Amino acid sequence: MTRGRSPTIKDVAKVAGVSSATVSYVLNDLNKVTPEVDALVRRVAKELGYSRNNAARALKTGRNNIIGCILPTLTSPVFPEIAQAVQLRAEAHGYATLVIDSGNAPMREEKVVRTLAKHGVDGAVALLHPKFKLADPPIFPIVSLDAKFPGLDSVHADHYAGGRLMAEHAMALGHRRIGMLSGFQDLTSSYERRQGFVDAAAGRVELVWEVNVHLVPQLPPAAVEAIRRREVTMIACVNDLVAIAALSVLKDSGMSAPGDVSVFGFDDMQWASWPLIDLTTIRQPLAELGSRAADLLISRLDDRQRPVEDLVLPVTLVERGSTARVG
Amino acid sequence: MTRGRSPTIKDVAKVAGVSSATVSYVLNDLNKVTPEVDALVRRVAKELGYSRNNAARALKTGRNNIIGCILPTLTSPVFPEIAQAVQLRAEAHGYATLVIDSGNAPMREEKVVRTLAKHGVDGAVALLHPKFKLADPPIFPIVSLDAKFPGLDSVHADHYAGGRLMAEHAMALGHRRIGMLSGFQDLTSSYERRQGFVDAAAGRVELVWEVNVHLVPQLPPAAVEAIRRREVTMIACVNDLVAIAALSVLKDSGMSAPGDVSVFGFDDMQWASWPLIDLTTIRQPLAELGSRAADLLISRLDDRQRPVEDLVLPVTLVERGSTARVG
DNA sequence: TCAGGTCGTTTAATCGTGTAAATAGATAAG
DNA sequence: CTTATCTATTTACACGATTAAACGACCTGA
Repeated sequence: MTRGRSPTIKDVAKVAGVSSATVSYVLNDLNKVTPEVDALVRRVAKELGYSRNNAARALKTGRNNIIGCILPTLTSPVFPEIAQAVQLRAEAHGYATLVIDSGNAPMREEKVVRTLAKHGVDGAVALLHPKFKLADPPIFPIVSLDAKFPGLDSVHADHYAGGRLMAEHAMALGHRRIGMLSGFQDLTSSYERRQGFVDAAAGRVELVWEVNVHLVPQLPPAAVEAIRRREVTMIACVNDLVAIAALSVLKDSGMSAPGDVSVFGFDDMQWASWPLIDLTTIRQPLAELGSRAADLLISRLDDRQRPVEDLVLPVTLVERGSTARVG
Repeated sequence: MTRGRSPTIKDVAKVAGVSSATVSYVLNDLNKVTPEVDALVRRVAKELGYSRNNAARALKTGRNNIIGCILPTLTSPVFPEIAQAVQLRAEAHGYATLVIDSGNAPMREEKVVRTLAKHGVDGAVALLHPKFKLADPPIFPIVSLDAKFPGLDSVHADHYAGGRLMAEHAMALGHRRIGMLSGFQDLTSSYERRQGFVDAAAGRVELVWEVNVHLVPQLPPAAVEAIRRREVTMIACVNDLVAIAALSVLKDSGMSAPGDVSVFGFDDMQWASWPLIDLTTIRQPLAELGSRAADLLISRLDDRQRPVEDLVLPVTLVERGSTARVG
């Protein structure tokens, strides 16, 4: 057992009786060496338990084989699902993933990017606020999650189509009077979801009330009051978290879904399927979102000149117990 | 604007008219230089937008300023809360955090450790299965989360006391016939929770039935049947996720909590407080768990000889709507 | 005045890889 | 047999930082 530090490329070279360059060539799969030498070097490397020093490699090549994954928060059910997928795919490509939350603040996003840069990530997958100003020149390539972003590769669900799906399903169930808990419209995905809904519903359903809410499971007083007025047969929510908040308010007010009012979510996060919640929703393929973003980022790292790509993934309706045919 | 690569320590040195060593001394806060030179160097560094190349530093010093955070999964409400705290604290110490999930399998845990080693983490915070075999000699320092682990620093809640609290509260509410959804006993925390409960309840409540379950929100048939037999006034669960599964079964079976039976969780994960769930539970300080673990790890990185430390954090009872005085 | 001590700064070696360029050895061509 | 052409391998330097050791300037006390 080699006491002290772990073996270096030179140790391997010495034991194998070749030069360190040869070892490097072998271990990087540039096939520049005889099969015998190749086999020998690999055997010795394995025997010594050699493992490449990433810092040295990074120093020499300028690539760290680490990517970042910037999300607004981890304490929400949707984002970890994405993070997990990013990580898994990155690992398959030999990259580690630095998951980091931006705390939802656009100012912090810029700080987070700098932090990641300091730690030498090669690029990042990020869910960015549209107001985010990307540095010029960009510090590292970024793939935008959840929304298009000018100048960046992006991967996102078809929010607009999702909004339409919602409206169509609502109408199919006979709902004509609908209340809406929409997200603040500066967030692209919130905007598109609403727009899809409104376009599809135009002239055929009445939007009785609408309240903009933050994407957290607590509702502002205005929303609570609106729900309690009992003027609508369905509440369409910008996402599942908000839908759950709506369900909570219903329960507190002695009402229930879908008996008194139907509730419609968006995302299909894991918990939406729990019997206690049992939420009808629009499913976006969270895991695929993450893995495709990772793919896109890595392909970008390999070719900086490739034209910007925008990947739109389809959404589907998931019908559960929180919605019902009207009256 | 310096076209091309980003400025190095030498660029700063040249512009400031000093040697690169001086710049290094300044930027590392070893106070070896005159105040004037110090100020000058800092100014120049800022002007050039200099940022230290972490790879080079890591190569020279053998420290990467990255720690790992190994958790069974991110798609569970408890773990991201811990991860977030670890990350925050690590960042305060100048470390980045590589969050990585081990997928709950002890075999994968060892692979994950190797992966982290490859990416050069200096140490890790990890929630390990007791069967995990740590390499000898250890590749890097690890702080064990959630349970003591022989030879490692550890931080965990006082599961045993939590179990006792549960039992005492149950008895205070008059419950005498209790069913238990306990975790598999090879997991230390599951074992201790159960043991605390059993010890405190000994002779005073009847454990009518008990089923070992995995820590996920789906129950095995045996558990479902047990619940449906309606033989108990309270179901004590190994954690909140399982408690929610129990609530689901109740709902599916036309029963409800606390009307037909009280349900008791453990963890106080974020969602336990949602009105829809409203779970009485034992709270473990998740965020503190994470930040203390990060502290412990970093102190270990600074002093490898320090004796192993075992930090036990107190738990508290959180009474909500899923439990009631027995009819 | 000079030996010795302090202090601030520089010189130079080093960390472990990657890789362009040099080299040696073998083969082929003329 | 000489020369050119490959090919497998090695030599040697660079990447950007840290840091021990060398250095020079200044001060101090005898």
